[in-house]
Amino acid sequence: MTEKQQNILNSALRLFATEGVDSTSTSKIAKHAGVSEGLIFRHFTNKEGLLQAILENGREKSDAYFHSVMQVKDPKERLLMTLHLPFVIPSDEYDFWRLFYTLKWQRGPMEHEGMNLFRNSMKEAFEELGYTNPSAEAQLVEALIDGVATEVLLKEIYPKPLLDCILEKYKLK
Amino acid sequence: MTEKQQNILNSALRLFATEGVDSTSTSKIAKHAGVSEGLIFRHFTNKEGLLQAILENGREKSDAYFHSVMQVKDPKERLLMTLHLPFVIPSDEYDFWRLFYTLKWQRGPMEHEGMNLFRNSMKEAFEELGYTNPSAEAQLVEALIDGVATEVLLKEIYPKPLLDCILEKYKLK
DNA sequence: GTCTATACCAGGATAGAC
DNA sequence: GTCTATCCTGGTATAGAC
Repeated sequence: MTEKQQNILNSALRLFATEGVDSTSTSKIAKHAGVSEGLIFRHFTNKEGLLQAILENGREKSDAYFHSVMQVKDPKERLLMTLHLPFVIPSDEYDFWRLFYTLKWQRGPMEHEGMNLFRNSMKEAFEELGYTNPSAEAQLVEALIDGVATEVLLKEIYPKPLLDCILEKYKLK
Repeated sequence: MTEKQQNILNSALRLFATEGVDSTSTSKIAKHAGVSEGLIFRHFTNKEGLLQAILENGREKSDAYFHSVMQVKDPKERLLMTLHLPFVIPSDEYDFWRLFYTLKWQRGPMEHEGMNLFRNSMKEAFEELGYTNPSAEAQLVEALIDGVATEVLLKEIYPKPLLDCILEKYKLK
């Protein structure tokens, strides 16, 4: 992976995330990356290939997240960490997550294996905690995380009070 | 508003919502609507004008929603209706809401006055109900609604159990 | 109000030199 | 690995006839 190759990846992610994949032209990416347009195609075959390379990158990072949460054995602790997720997104990953959420609406669910494992581990946590409907609870947590992550990624928010409200709902406070 | 004009609006909404604004060409819209391409520009000036017409339409409908909820005086009842919102989206408005959420990520917040009023009415409900931090609670409800609406719009879900979980968190069950 | 024809440009992609 | 030059398609938009 040369420096220019990395530049292309970075620029494309930034532009895809902020302006959308379809309205970002390859020439714009090239200019932003300080690179010739042709180079993009040399390295990534086509625009779709570039997008896939970016997604592959991000998937690895996000799986690391999920993995670290799933390793926690205590269900209460695991739920707690899960609810924290939207608030601990590293700011240098904001672009990726913006892109991720955008694509959900255009290219279907963006599912990958790591996410299914995670979903299941949430369900198990609720089972162990004796909740009445663990799988609905897991679905709710997922929706909640997505909603809160959206607020975090798109608006200025004050994390502390919001987090407090959430934890109180799950009697973790 | 002639029939063909309406056809254009319907087709554009469907295509914008499912494939994205930028990757939907005017010629595709024209074919889908059974109309000449030129007609689109006669009626809506340009593609952006077409999009705006669609959004204006949807805004009116959604404001009707919000308005009906805000009229409810009892705070508990109002909160209850609010939490129901994602589950009572008429299926013929799914396209609009899909488009709405997509655009949030590309063109900023999609805010309009009706939404601010609504936000405030939620905050007031939590005040009246004696919650510690009403404005954070309102923000949480908004995130929750968005997250749940996303599930409803993008996945198959079983509304009943999910709703039960939510109501239980707010002691409405 | 509506269609056909067409202008014009921008975007994705390739070829070939260095 | 990288750049320059270029091709070609298809997208937005306009003009003019009916």
